[in-house]
Amino acid sequence: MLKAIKKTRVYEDIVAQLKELIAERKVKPGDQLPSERELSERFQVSRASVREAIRSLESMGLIQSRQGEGTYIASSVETLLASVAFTIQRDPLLEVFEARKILEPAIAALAAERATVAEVGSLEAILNEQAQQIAAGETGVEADTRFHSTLADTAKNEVLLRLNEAIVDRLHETRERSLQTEGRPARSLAGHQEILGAIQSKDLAKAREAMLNHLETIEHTVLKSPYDSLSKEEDSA
Amino acid sequence: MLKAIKKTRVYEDIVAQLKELIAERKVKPGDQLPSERELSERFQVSRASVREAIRSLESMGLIQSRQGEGTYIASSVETLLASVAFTIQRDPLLEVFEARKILEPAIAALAAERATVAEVGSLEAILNEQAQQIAAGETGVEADTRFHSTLADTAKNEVLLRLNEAIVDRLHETRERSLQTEGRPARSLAGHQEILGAIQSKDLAKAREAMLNHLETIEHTVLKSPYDSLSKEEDSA
DNA sequence: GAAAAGATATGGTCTGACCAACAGACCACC
DNA sequence: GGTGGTCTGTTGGTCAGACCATATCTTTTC
Repeated sequence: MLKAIKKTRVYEDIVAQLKELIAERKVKPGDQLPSERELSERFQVSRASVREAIRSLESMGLIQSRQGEGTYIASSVETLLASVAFTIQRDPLLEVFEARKILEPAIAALAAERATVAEVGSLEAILNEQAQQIAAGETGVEADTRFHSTLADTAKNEVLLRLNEAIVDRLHETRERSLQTEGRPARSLAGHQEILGAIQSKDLAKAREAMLNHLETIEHTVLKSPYDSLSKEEDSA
Repeated sequence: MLKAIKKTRVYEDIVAQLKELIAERKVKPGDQLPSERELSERFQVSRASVREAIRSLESMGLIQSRQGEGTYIASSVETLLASVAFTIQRDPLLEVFEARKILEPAIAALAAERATVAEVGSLEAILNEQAQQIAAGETGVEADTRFHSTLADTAKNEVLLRLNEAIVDRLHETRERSLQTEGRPARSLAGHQEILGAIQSKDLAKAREAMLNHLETIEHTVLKSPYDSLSKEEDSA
């Protein structure tokens, strides 16, 4: 396996080095950093690059600079958190599912409470499409995605909608992979139909539960299958 | 009361303007920003300042620049969260509370499950501070905020943490106003103590419920009091 | 038509200059 | 003793202009 050529930008290198100093507690909160001029001399780079590094660290909340005074390690909780986040990294996918299992059942319940006739119709149409695609041997991933997002619309809470978007956006890949498992598309459709049924009968609790089940089935499928392509950079999305 | 003089740095101004463009969706994920040279001309500032702004936005995950190509709006979660934050300030508070009542109880439950001894200690310390501030006649708003965010840390789910941040960040004003109601600070503290108690005894259900109660009390207070000062620009914070 | 060579635009970096603000030393005055 | 000026050196803030590295499009060449 060949490693991708990493072209580090100068400022990134500086950020990394300073970050490490902070994470390792070589410099403590409240400490003053060397002046920009001195840093640029020590690192043998221009002051502009040093400043870009400082801007970056500053917007991460790690340091803070004051004109005429100097640049200081932030005294706040941020530095602690940063160093923690630096070392501990849990499985991101698990976290995403955990978050989904909190948001989406609630959304489903709200949707059950607030769905208009027209919206129920849309959801039905989407499921019909999904059924057709599956019958044609496709995964139906597009309809799948639409079902979830339409549901979020139906909950009629813009804030929740956006939060959900933020999560789901990350999951294109996952979704696709999940649906490629044998028999998965059909089960996904079944899950959706159960949710829609609960919505039609305005049964909040059932909608919530159906969604939770649906997500847990997906989670199970996804986390079981080997996932090689997940740890690569997500910029490709 | 005299206000501290605020000195805006050039790059901060640029960051603010670009951030707004992104938040308002005037530029969409994937879009290309004008070149650094063009931006520096349009803003009438040096290219160095533009670059510092870009570095800042980049480390927030909002944009991404590639040599020889250009600078692009990132398609990442952060962009969406930025627009969440933007949405929130103009959406009915009701929606925000609805979202909070979904997220935070879940966070409290997770925190109850996962809190380490040290984290419980931190939470205790925060509540002590809050108690002292209240005893001194202050609102204790700062400790209040810290309690909620530390709790989110304790839940040990970065995704949830971010989602919560996106909501809570814009609620300083609301929080402050809520706490200015007679007797409110003390009740808020009591709510926090109950939550912490549930966490100490690792009682998930109780933690969830205590948080829900806490939020409902706040919601009640906030929505009852007249809120005139909510729609003004938030830069003053 | 395809490959090679060039032109152009973009981000990345550097230099050296000047401005603005702060801290500390010093002084002058009451 | 304390108050307020003033000076000075250090530090961050900003700028203009130059050059490098790379990606993309255009033109040339075969």
